[in-house]
Amino acid sequence: MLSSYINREKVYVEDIAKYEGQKITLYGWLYNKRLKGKLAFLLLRDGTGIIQCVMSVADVGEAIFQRAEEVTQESSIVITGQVRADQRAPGGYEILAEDLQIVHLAKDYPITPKEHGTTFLMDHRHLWLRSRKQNAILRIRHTIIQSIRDFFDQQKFVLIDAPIFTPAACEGTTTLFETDYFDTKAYLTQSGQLYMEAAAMAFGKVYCFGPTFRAEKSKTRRHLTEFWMVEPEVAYMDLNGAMELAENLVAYIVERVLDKHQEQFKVIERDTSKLETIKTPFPRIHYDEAAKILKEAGSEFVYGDDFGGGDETIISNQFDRPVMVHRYPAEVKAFYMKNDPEDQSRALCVDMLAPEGYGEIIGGGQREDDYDTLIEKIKKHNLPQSAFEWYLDLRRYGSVPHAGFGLGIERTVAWICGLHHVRETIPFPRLMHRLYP
RNA sequence: UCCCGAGUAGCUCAAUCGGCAGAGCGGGUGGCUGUUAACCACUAGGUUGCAGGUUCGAGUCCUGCCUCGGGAGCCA
Repeated sequence: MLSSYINREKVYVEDIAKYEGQKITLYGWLYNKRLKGKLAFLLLRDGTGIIQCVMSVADVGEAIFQRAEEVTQESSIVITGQVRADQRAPGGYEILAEDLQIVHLAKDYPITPKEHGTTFLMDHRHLWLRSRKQNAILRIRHTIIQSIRDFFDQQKFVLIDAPIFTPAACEGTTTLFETDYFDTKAYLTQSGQLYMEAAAMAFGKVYCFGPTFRAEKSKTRRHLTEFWMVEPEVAYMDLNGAMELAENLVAYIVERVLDKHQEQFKVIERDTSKLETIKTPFPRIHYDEAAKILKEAGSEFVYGDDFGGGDETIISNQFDRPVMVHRYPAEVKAFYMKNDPEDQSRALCVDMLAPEGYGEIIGGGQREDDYDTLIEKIKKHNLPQSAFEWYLDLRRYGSVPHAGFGLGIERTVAWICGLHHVRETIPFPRLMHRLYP
């Protein structure tokens, strides 16, 4: 019975307005139902939307109506009927049902239309994905990823995939996941950056897009142990170029999402007026200016340190769009950052802080391109030079000024969707205390 | 790793001073032709996270452990 329709072109709920007055068949699941004697209201969900199907016993007869009485939440169903506009229907359209097929009867679906706690929902993440709100968030995530790819592709960047297994750390080793790689140790990547530098020397403008892993024992709303990052890297580009690229990227993402997802923003109750202001240019402030803002706000921030989560919120609250803080003290930044020739104590780096307290969404800067200086920095950071010989080759053979950055997808989604926690921005989050489902 | 907080029905939560373990949702049965997380009536459903201790009596107090949540540091 199923094989007769399983591969056929289907009508989806998101396109329902096009079929007004026509008889159609919808394939999906029962989201919820309300029975009222000889009248049944069935909410059918098909992944693209939810639509109310009205069934009257007088129209379909006792046998079919009995299926409506029996069908349970999240049972898979096929409904045939006429599309009509009706003010009383949520969404403005409904189906006047003529037939209902139950493909599979679900028994005791655990997630009810009432409220649930975080732990319970996270344990049922594989089912929670079916909910209206999670559907909206992950559709917005999809568009964010799509617009990132479009942004770079349109500017003729080449997508170069970075490896997941890496031989050594590019920053601290305490945050690496160690794996057994035959008779040696390998680590899950925490950044594709060093490989992108190699690729930039080969292709000019490149980016990678993939998962990264950090074994930080962090339990905050901004941390995942597995998260996705896009990392562009450009040869013959300096810090200013990186900042321009970063602000153009973020403004483009916001524009695309606002254009496409008004309906999803309504579902997740996101006030989009705070996104309408996100236009270039973004403010650029020196680390010293940021420090001054914190001092005036009475923060316990110590000059010379990196900013804490609360400090980032204080700084970002001064602006109605993301703010870029540049030239941090070189000491708090990674070995590959180039020092500012005008002030050797500063790194040519930039962090972009999202508005509304969402914190750092971008970190990047200009890379050290001088061979001798880089060697010194590797020594100063107590890193094994042997592991970086291939990286040093990039400074031996045609070194040029180059820059790039990394944008964290989940934090960007959390900010754009106005979510409290990054765990809802990825289909199956990996957290310090969660590896299931 | 450190600092807080919470574990009671399938789920969300109550239970006053230490004194009969309860409600809503979900499940079951019946009713209802315009419901909007439908509603109404009835009904089943419990090793109060685990192990000890105090007490006439512990969901409640004490000790240890486990799990989860919030935050810090670190980061995207």
